[in-house]
Amino acid sequence: MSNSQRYTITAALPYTNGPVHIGHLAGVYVPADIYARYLRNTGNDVIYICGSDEHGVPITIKAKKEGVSPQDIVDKYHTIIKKSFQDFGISFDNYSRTTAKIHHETASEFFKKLYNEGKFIEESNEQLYDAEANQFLADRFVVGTCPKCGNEESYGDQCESCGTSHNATDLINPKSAITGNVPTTKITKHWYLPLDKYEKWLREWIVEGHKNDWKTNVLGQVKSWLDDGLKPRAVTRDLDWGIPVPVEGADGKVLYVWFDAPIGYISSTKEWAAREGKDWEPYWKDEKTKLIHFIGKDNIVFHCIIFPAMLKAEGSYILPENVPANEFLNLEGNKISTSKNWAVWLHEYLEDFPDKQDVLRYALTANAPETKDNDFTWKDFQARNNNELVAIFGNFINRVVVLTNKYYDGIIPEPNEFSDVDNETLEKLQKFPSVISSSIERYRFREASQELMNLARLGNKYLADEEPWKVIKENPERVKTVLYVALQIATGLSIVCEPFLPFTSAKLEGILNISKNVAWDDIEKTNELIAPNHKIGKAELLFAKIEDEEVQKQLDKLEATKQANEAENKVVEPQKETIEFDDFTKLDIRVGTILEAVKIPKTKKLLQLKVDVGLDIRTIVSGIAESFKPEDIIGQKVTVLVNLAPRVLKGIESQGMILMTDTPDGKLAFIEPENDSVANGEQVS
RNA sequence: GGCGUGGUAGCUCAGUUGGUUAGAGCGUCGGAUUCAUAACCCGGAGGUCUCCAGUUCAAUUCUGGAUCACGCUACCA
Repeated sequence: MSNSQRYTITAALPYTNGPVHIGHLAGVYVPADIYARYLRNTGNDVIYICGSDEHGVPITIKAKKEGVSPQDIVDKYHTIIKKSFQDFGISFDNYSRTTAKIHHETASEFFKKLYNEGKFIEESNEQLYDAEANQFLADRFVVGTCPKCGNEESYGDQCESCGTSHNATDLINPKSAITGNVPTTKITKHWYLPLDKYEKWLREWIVEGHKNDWKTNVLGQVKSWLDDGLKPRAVTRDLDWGIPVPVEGADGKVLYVWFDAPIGYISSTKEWAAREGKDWEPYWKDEKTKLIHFIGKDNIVFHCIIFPAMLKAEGSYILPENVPANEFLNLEGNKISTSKNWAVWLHEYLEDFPDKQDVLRYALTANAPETKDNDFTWKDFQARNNNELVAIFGNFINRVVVLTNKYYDGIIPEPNEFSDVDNETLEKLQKFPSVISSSIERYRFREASQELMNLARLGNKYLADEEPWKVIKENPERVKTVLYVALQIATGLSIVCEPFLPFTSAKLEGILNISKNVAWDDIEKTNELIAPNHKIGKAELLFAKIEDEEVQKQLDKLEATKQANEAENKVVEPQKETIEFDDFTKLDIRVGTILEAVKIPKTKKLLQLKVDVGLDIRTIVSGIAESFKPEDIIGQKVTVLVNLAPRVLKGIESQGMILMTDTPDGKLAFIEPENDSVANGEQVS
């Protein structure tokens, strides 16, 4: 690689509806940080850009729920997120936010340019509007009578009874699903990015052009989208939280959050450039600049299809060189979930494990979800620290420093003639930077982190083989050479570990009493990384062991979360309004037995059942396929509401409803008579 | 249902453009050693490479099917 290549590195903008957790770190921020630090160390012109993503519906919902303004929500999390990134050593050149003025301006300009150049499709249509909720009622927000079959509970976009799809305005007697009010109609206009026009180009650029250098999971996902066929995508929304659509007649409309968010990379770059007195444009418009997006797999479609199409439509921007998306990290066997509080939150980790940023960085890198979902366990975290960082890396450094201080008062000795082993060891040391570089440049960070550890292993083996503590008794001159060589390895480690373990690198430089005077690439060029007669500092442990109790504390914390979640799930729904006995007697509920059960094709949840309800044997469609296998429920006693109006589901008429309840693990359970001899057709009263 | 990605040692993962004994780290067992945070170093055990079928002289590697996990999408709540 030629020197001083320009790189623009972006990390997915964290969404400000919660703090950052280890899943975000392992998937995006740590690998991107390693990459950025590595490129800086090898003399490139790098900007590492990020910021908070603060628009979108979920923020407004959360704000409503907590009775505060959306701005309060995003301020709160932006502050937490920004600080925790900083404390964790994520080396962003700029961390901005999408509520920033510069971002609103940048996104507006971007939209206007595409608008003026006619890159959007403009579509106006009459939509239902709920004045009380102050909201347009699309799709599922409205129910009414189906114009085709007369079903009174058709949704706005489709009637479930007859299966036809229609517009919400076609419904007879529409009602708002939010307030129950009768909606008015209002004309609303939206702008669409015609993705279908970019389909061919995207296929050529990614599926063919990058089939050898992009990750298979990314290529596969992109291909899957393209094969499905792209459709025009609305880039505006009727909402009051976001960036106002900057054209005439767009009052009350904002840019779709996924339109504005990726532009945040650009506005964050502008913010950085203004502060640093630089020109932002080469970082986004110079063909020679390499643009790399680090993201999680959930963002592939936005970074590989929508954002590139936007950039292409705009015309003056470069396209990403690569989009190394990672898979997901699980926590102790379960999916990480912000809403369920099943996570290790970065800001809490930093409090619980002060000065142990590098331990988490290392544990997440060594077990990163690069090719498939992985599991983070505290036991693995502890093992990575105790067996690798402490026992191999820290221990090697400690041995070298202790010996140097003990024999030479901390002054690096002049070596004598090198033995074959010395030369081989020094040659191996020289090869490490390029091996690690190669892994990093292929986005294989876990492999790179293991190579780093192998360098420390090389040092330990060298000491074990040369036994300076023994040789000192017969041949003190030889020991000078041995420690000289060992110190070269220690110095090499301090340089090569920087992208992965920046805090450790700084600490080690302090111990060795050096400051970055050797560059990454110098290791393979020079024979001497640290010179004789230089005085090093006293021994100081780089890493501390993590005891079982500390890990147990974290496990207890998770267990508490689990129990809190279960308790929350037990929250009983409030009692419904009082009904009269007559109301109850209208319900005809009977005991029945399932005689047949078949999965309905092309559905995930539906089973077609034949149930003997005493009166007759009837067909019932029930959405229980995720909880039961058809063959397991034949003969099952059930309770059936038999006089429910028949309803056609997937073309099959369902003549009744099986009564079900939920189990704590989210499955369904039948309601059945405790006494097995109860006959089919017996009434429930 | 369609599509994508993955299923390799107890655990976490490499790898094989098809070819004699399939690798690493951790864990485990044994040895050596004391400069070092009982750490390091050496060695051993441990795998029908998810299953079935096909192509082939030869498959863990290619093809087809099944199955499980995760995701996208459709449908469904």
